Amino acid sequence: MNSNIDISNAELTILKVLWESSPRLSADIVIDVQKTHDWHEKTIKTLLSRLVKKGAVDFEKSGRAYCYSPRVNQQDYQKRVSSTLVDRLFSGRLSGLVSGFAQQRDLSRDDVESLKRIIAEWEEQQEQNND
Amino acid sequence: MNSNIDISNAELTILKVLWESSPRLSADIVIDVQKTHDWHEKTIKTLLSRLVKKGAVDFEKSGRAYCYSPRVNQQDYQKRVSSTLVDRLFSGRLSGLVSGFAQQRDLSRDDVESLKRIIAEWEEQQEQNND
DNA sequence: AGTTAAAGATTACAGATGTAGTCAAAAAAA
DNA sequence: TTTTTTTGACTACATCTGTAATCTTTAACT
Repeated sequence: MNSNIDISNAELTILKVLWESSPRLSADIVIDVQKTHDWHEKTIKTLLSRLVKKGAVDFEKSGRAYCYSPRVNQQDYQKRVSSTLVDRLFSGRLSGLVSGFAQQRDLSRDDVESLKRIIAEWEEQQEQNND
Repeated sequence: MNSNIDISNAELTILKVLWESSPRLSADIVIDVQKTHDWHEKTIKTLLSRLVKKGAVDFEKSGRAYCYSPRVNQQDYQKRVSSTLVDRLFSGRLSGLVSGFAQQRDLSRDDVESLKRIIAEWEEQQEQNND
């Protein structure tokens, strides 16, 4: 039921600005993308078109211009892509990925605090389901 | 200093069997890959050649045949790819990825136990560095 | 020694991707 | 109203990828 759309790297950049705020006119999107990427306006428009063709982005007319919105949900997309990565690179074990970070001393105290909170919440949830 | 080689999906499949055991002759690799993928022998050989050309795999002659070995380290590769993903999708916050799993109730008890152990080890390490 | 079979090298080819340029229509400006 | 600009549509093109087929060399078999 999830939308299994393949989104390329460049396309993802566009989608990300749409996730931040939408709907938006392409001119606006172009400006926003160009804050971080030195891409030609035409390039950005092409990427928008491809996203529309793939069904990842939607638009409605607003005068001569189009007003674009993401059609794929950010959380769903994140989860799908990260699950795929964990499956392919770590045989499905999330801890494999995390321990990679830990071993390279690439875990910050903030990360650890967040992880602890996530675990605590998970355990609460478990108890509730177990009553 | 890490080898920033781009490895495609199909190529990764080949690399994975080399990480399991190497060096190996291509005939052997073909058999192993075909246990999980219905790929033509020629396809697998092509992927091997591309990996060699990219510098991700190395070989030495063994009679008429070549004996292949991975040239990229598995841990390094895993870390590089997962860091890239965390950066692109979660603004660099690993906890963003993990909480995605937690929210979809996709964290197993094993995962949680592993995460706790990773955290405990990380904290021990911290103390040692802080003494 | 001649023939066959197997290995790597080279070639093929369509679809995806990065990165625009050109065209046509319509809106805005002069 | 004529001209210019802006927008989306369509076209372009090299490289990467998936997926082999063909060519060439050399080892192995007869």
